Amino acid sequence: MSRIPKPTVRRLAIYYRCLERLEQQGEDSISSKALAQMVHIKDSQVRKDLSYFGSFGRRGIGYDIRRLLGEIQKILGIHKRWNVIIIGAGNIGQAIARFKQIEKHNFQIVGVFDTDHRKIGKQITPGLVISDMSSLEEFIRQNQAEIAVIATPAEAAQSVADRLEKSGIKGIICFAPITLNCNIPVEYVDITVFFKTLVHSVVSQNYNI
Amino acid sequence: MSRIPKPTVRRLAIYYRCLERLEQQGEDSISSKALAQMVHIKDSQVRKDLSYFGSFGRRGIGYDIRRLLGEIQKILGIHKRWNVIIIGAGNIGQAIARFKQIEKHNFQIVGVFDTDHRKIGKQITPGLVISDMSSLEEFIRQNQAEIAVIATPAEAAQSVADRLEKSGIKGIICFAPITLNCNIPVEYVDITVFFKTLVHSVVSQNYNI
DNA sequence: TAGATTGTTAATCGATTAACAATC
DNA sequence: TAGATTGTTAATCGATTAACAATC
Repeated sequence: MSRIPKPTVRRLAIYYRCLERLEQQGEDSISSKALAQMVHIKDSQVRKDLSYFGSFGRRGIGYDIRRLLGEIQKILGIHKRWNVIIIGAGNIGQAIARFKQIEKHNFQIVGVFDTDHRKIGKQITPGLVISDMSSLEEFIRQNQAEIAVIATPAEAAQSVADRLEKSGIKGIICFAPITLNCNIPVEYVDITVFFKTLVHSVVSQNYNI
Repeated sequence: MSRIPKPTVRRLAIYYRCLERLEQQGEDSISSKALAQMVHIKDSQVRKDLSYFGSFGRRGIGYDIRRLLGEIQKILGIHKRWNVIIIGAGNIGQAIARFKQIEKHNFQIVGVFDTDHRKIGKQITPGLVISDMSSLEEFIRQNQAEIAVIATPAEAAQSVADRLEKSGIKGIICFAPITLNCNIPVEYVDITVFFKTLVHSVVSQNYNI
């Protein structure tokens, strides 16, 4: 449908982060040039990114921070609350469940699931207890969960994804090291890939050129 | 120096992941077409990516999995052990410290640091105890740490990065939501950004088109 | 008015893909 | 030999950047 470059969407989330900080610091407007400097890109990139969605600035003046925060919220779809479930209560699943920043950004963790009976029933945070995977489908419907985090081992990930998709989950964040076959949007986060690409930059010293 | 597209490096790490699984399954060769299908890209992309570094396949046959694993190891720089320290023993810092996959991939967590005196001295895993930030520089030298993970709040991240760079750290994985000013390679991992780009795909349904 | 900064177009740059000769 | 598959070139596609008229 809309032809928005993926890098543009990612940068929008990063502008949002900067604008939040600026607002907190009491600023009320900023130029594309200043914003660009904060994230080490060109000012024309900032303006181009925003121009896909409208004209939010004032020539000669810059952008109103409050206004721009609101616009980016609407563009990204983070003006509303999203209910999130986590599949896999291992190391990563539990860390995400406890991660305060996520809730601060309008993503509410409503459930955590695992197959390990020693984990089921354990409280992760006040009001958040690990549930049995067998109750997954029912839980999704009853709690209107829309986003799921897959934090299972790779072997389990595809069958979990199938169940999620079938139950009406609309998007997946996948921490498992595998490419999923499914028809809803997926964001992949393989922590080990970041380590590997980092050391490639280190050994080839090409990060700056 | 070398002109390797960043996406190529990232994909190399992903091919590596597939090849590991295939090797484990007892396979010993694979074509670019089959590998491409596993990660939902074009086969010419796989061949192009590899061709930046050499000719590792056999026409008519495909790629030897063992051989290709070894070549990618050398390209990425993961054939050697890397010593890693973690700054910030909060939620994310501790999860990374406990994350087995990282050690499996030749990254050894040798130290974890925090400024909170209630945390210092606490054992995270057998042999890994939270240290005081004041011992950072000495520790880096004595343990030949080369890679650092910044898992502090955003406000602390820049000054931590400055100290790391000055102490000879060669690359940084930054979980703090901020763009750092520094002269060594940095990989940014902002978990909330993945959630935000995901919901943009969900609301705009443009993920597939 | 002069200076600053946007929004947008056109030019440039870089990455992906198709195509095919080489070769197993 | 026929079929499969690589390595590489050229064509295409998409994203970034420069430039500048519009306008605050």
